[in-house]
Amino acid sequence: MTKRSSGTVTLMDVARQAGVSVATASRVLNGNGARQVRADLTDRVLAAAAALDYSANTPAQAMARGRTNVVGLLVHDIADPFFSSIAAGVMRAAEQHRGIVMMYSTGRPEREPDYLATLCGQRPHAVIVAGSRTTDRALRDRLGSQLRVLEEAGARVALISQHVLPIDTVLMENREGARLLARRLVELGHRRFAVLAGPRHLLTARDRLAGFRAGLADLGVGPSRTQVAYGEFTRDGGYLTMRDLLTRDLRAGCVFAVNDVMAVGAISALRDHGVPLPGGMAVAGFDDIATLRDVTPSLTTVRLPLEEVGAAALELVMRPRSDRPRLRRVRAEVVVRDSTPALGRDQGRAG
Amino acid sequence: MTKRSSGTVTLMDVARQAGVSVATASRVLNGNGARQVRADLTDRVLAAAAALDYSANTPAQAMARGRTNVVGLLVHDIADPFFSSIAAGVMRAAEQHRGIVMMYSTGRPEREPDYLATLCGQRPHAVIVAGSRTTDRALRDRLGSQLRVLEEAGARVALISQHVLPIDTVLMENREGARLLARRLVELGHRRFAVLAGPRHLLTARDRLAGFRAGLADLGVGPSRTQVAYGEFTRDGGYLTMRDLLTRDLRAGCVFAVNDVMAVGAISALRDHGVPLPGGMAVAGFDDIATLRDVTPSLTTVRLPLEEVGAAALELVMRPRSDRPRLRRVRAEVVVRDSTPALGRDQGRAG
DNA sequence: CTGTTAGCGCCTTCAA
DNA sequence: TTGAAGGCGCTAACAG
Repeated sequence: MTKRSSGTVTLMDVARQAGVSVATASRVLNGNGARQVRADLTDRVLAAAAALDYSANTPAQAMARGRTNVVGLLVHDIADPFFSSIAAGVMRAAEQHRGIVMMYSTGRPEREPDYLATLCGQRPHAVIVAGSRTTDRALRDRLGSQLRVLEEAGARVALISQHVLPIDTVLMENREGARLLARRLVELGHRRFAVLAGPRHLLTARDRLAGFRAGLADLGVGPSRTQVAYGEFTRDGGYLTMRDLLTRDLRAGCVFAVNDVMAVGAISALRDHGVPLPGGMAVAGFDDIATLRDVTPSLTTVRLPLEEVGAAALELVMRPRSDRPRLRRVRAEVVVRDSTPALGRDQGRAG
Repeated sequence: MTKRSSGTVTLMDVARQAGVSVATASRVLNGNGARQVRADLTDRVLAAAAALDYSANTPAQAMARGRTNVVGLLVHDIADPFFSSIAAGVMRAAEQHRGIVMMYSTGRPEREPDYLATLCGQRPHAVIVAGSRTTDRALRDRLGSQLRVLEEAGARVALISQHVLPIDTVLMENREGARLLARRLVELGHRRFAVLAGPRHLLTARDRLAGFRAGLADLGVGPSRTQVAYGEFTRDGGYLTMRDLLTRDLRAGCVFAVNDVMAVGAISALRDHGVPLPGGMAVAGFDDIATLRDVTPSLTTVRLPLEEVGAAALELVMRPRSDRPRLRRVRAEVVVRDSTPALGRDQGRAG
């Protein structure tokens, strides 16, 4: 146990202590399966490495090999359970591929290209962008060109959510899920709806709104009976939008919030306004956030398998690149719970 | 704009295009403020770098400098809002220091040393461990020695939660917070308690239990009147433990779950068992998870400023190392809400 | 099967 | 102020 008293243990130290060359030590410790090393030398190297607490310098490996095993992950906000679930999925899958995840919580979409530039310097094996897509074309173009730079530098790239760029994408069925939800709600007897639609520019929110409208139209519920109110994509956004609606001209018997946290905010607003739940107003959300499965009344929503989404994105970037963008759809599934009770015929409230 | 058609742009490419040496280019792009470069050369280098989409190869920089600006972060489970909030705080603070966060979601505490070994290879600037500490001494020792290896390799190290190793630590006031909570509950008129105590081996859970007992003792509520039931530290753990208690011999009028997600599970179990809330049973939690602020009845709990905790840990590792371990306490604050109504004198239920 | 050696891209003395 | 050159730790030819 001839530990160097300080500083870093290098491969050369291990080789010396084992009485072999650095090449042999390298082959034993980090070699690709192809090269064989005699058993006794292998043992000596392993023993030396253990005794010295050797750990390979990954920056050096990265330089020699030209690439790291880092997977960069951009999320909009890691404190948001939607994104932390996706991140968990990415990490779980990355582990099986011996990849490590470097995560950035970007906060604002307009900062994403900057983070990508930083990430580019890491020479990552791959990059996954799970931020929010918006209608801002200029921003989308900047994002696209930054992603192209990354691809040219040899990184694999994947997007999560909308397929708005010619890049591998994990597509969430926002539209289809909302459509199915709308139909279920109509089947339950609801006729007059209010949609807490989130921000106008957010594609995810828009898709869910559009899908919901389509579902209503499917069953002949005209758009004139549906109110739409925009607001933040957050709990407080749901609360405030709902409150505004309540103090103005709410004519609905069923509220669809385009995500669960907004729905929870809306429920609080309804309660604060004295509306009994679930009887006084039906409420539905989207995402099926695990942490929110115990709210009362239990929330009707559209389940998105978020961990699977993250894992799917990682599998995408681990597969060899293909000539044209691949799409991986993940199914959305309606989950009816207590917050949207069935109505007898023609009980649709008129507010 | 003489872009190379493929491969990676290096500093040499930039230097050539700008008509300067690599040294000059380096000084312009990544130089330490000391070195001055003539204005016109500076401009040419900058222009070339922009034209070529140059981004410094950080592994190479790391090798030349001997260290990266990576901050490694170990959390127990990133999908858990407790840890994702901490992670958000770390990242927010890291950004201000131009550090980047490499995160690992470890799952099981016994895997933490392995992750640390991997991290060690990254030659990180610092490492923050926010996993769960347990009573397992062997494991703690392994963790400690792995952290020492990291320190010897030049990394700064900090722990979040208990101060069980001679290392910089952000200390959460688990014990004190639970103690204050117990006193408040007694002041509200509660006398008979059940504690959903989480796993026996988890220090955080133990501290909260111990603090709670101490608080009761402070006000003369003897331990004989307090039931303790152990279980998982999760929502389902709370549900199952509560259910067991209900079907066996619950003698309490107030349940303290040692974290919020368990409390939410307990609330569901109570509801499923037909206990009216908040009247039929008081429930309190710990953490004040933001996502759970809208459960009904709104949950009495102990607020821990989790993002601040993360940020504090990062500040700790960014400060120059000191000769002896530093402690940074974060305050816990009791938040009384609807789930623990005040009782008139002697209304304590006997179950 | 093992050892020798030339880079990987960058930073940083050291000279000029 | 600028340029030339060594070296960071490792991998991957290439010899032996």
